[in-house]
Amino acid sequence: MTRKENRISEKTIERLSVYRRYLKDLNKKGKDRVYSHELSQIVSGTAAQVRRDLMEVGCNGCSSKGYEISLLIKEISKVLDCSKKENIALIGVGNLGRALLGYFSGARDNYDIVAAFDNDPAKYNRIICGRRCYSMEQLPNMIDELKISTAILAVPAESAEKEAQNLIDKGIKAILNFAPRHITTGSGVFIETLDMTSALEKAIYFSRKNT
Amino acid sequence: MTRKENRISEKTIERLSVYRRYLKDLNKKGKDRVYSHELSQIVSGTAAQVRRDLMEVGCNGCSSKGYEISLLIKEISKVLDCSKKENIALIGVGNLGRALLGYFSGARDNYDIVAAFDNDPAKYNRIICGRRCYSMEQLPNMIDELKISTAILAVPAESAEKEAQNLIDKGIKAILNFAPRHITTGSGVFIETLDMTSALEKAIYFSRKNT
DNA sequence: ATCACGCTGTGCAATATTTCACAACTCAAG
DNA sequence: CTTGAGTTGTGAAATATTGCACAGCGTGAT
Repeated sequence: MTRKENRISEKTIERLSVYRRYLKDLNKKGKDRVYSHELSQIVSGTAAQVRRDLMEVGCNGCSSKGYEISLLIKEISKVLDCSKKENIALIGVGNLGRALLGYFSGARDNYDIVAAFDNDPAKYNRIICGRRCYSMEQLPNMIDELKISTAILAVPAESAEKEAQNLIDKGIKAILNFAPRHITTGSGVFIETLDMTSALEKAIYFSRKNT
Repeated sequence: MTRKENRISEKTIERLSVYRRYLKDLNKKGKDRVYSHELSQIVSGTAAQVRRDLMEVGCNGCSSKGYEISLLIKEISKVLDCSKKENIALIGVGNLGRALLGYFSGARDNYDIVAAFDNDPAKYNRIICGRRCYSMEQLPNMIDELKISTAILAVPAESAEKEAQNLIDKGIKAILNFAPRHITTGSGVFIETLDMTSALEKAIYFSRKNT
């Protein structure tokens, strides 16, 4: 009964994603092994922290030779990725939404924004960065059809809560929210808010405080 | 000697920014007092945490009537804002850079993106969302002239480190980095990376794990 | 005036996260 | 084979962050 009640922390998940991206780079450059202290630099952490993170995915380092990169990528992916490619929906095709379509256009192995949605009829059926824009009414159908469980929310602050609630009602399980409004939900839906405004204000604050 | 060695934590600073934005909204709606438990909802925290945060800015609540909104805004601003308007530089005028110019275009009281920079000569002197785009060579001059100490970095991953180092060399004190690469620096420069890729991968992960 | 209610301020406990530090291991060289 | 340098895995300490719980206070009702 080795029930893995190994709830990996949010911070660790974030770092795993960062490690993997870096490991893929290293792989391309022909490197095949890596030490924990090398990885620690790219997340501004300690080597011990990296080793701890990597233990969560199955602890496959080797003393004195470090970690095998391709194996690490495989193990991290086993944790982060679904077995099949994940379909993502983008809600809100304004400036930011379009930029996000471009940003996430690269060759992603295990997820892809497959459809965009907006309230503006002028945008319906337009194709932006290779993805078609649909009306919000079509959202439920598309969710079912494409088995979408994750959405990116890039709508104005005023409509963020409403749209988020709509997504939740339609069965979305996680939301990456770019609207400057923190979404509250009672349900078990995971909501990550990337608050660019507070991030910038924080940077401004520390630009004065640091040294 | 009441030296305020009161280093406010990063998390608290972020929340203060969120509180303030919400308080300004409330103010516009004509509300003039607020309770800690109301504020706690917008950051998914507890009322106690809010009160603690507010204590950091000068503890001006009042039993049973809550906090006076306009006073709170003033006190939070005293902490977050510089005395004069902060000038921000945007580095990288691609899709994302342009979207950010739009995003930060609203009426911001205490900071503003005043100039954009790019390596692409086709963009020089073009005006985007009201800001002129300059060549990277002009960066040092503009930093001096406009007293810029904070920059937003929206360049491709490949050039992120190089440009970041350039910014640091030129005297920038804080960087809000959107490139999917964690910037390491020995200096006291504050770097906040908004890693949209790892945020999305985290969301995808928890879309499967939650409930 | 008195009382009950609801909120703030905060010591303290609980939790989460990071770092330290060291035994165990691998490899290469002598 | 033995030694030494360098790395991993991890218990335990250290630190950071959050939540609990309650004393104290202002307010409005009686």
